[in-house]
Amino acid sequence: MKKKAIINDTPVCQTRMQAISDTMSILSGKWKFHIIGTLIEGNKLGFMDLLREIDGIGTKMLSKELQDLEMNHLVNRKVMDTKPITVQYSITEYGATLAPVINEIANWGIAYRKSLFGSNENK
Amino acid sequence: MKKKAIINDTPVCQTRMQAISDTMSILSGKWKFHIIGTLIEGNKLGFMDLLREIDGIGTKMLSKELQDLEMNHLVNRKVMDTKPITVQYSITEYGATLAPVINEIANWGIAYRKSLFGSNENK
DNA sequence: GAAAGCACTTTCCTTTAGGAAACTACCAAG
DNA sequence: CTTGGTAGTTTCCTAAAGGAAAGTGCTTTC
Repeated sequence: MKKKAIINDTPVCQTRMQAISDTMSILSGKWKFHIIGTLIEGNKLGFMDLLREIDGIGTKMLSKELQDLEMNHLVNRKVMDTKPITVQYSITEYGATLAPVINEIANWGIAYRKSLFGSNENK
Repeated sequence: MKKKAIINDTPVCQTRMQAISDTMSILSGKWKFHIIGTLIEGNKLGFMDLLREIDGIGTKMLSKELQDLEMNHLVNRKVMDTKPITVQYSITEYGATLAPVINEIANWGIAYRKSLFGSNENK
């Protein structure tokens, strides 16, 4: 009898797998978490503000990632009619629900780093 | 006066940003979450088991990702001296601490999908 | 002794991600 | 009328990610 059956192929697992893929495709890339995290901290930031806040990002990436996040309704973009035109980026109500996810990820990273120092693993 | 200062450049934020980068570099790629999730569910799986469990992954990727995870002490690899040689992959104690992270990500993904159906956003 | 299962590795290829630099366009201050 | 700030877009390039297929080596079953 060939092993072709799949063990953890329950509907629950399938849904979870799908959900993980969904989340990670929305938050993929080097910068999305940083952008969202920054917007959760300081609400209402301009393009150049974000460029300064997020160390290392360039204009192309910032622009592209903001568009992605806006399309997925995680970030609001509001053009202000100020003297020199400004744009206000802010997190949406829905985007703010990512806070627990980001917290878990950040906390795990902090704990992981500590665990490396705890063992003789750091090098 | 030039704007050169950075607002969210507090030590706390820097640490969090660092931690997020750490976590995401360890868990980067298309498959790591799926592998870890699968190993948390069904502990002790062989290479071919994982290949069957994780829909779409190929041998090259599975092999490479398992090596990465092993290097980071999230997964154990144990060669059994059975008749046809088998290998048992299992999650480490430390790898298991990723469960809350994965749960948050999965739950957010599920909620996100629901929110798309709730609005007139689905297309 | 051929087929098939286990556990991979290697090669070759395409796609995607991401960065640097230049450019557009508009406005204000000096 | 030049500098500097706003908010981007476009082009060009490299590096990394990832998939398909074939190959390796060993063992057991038919």
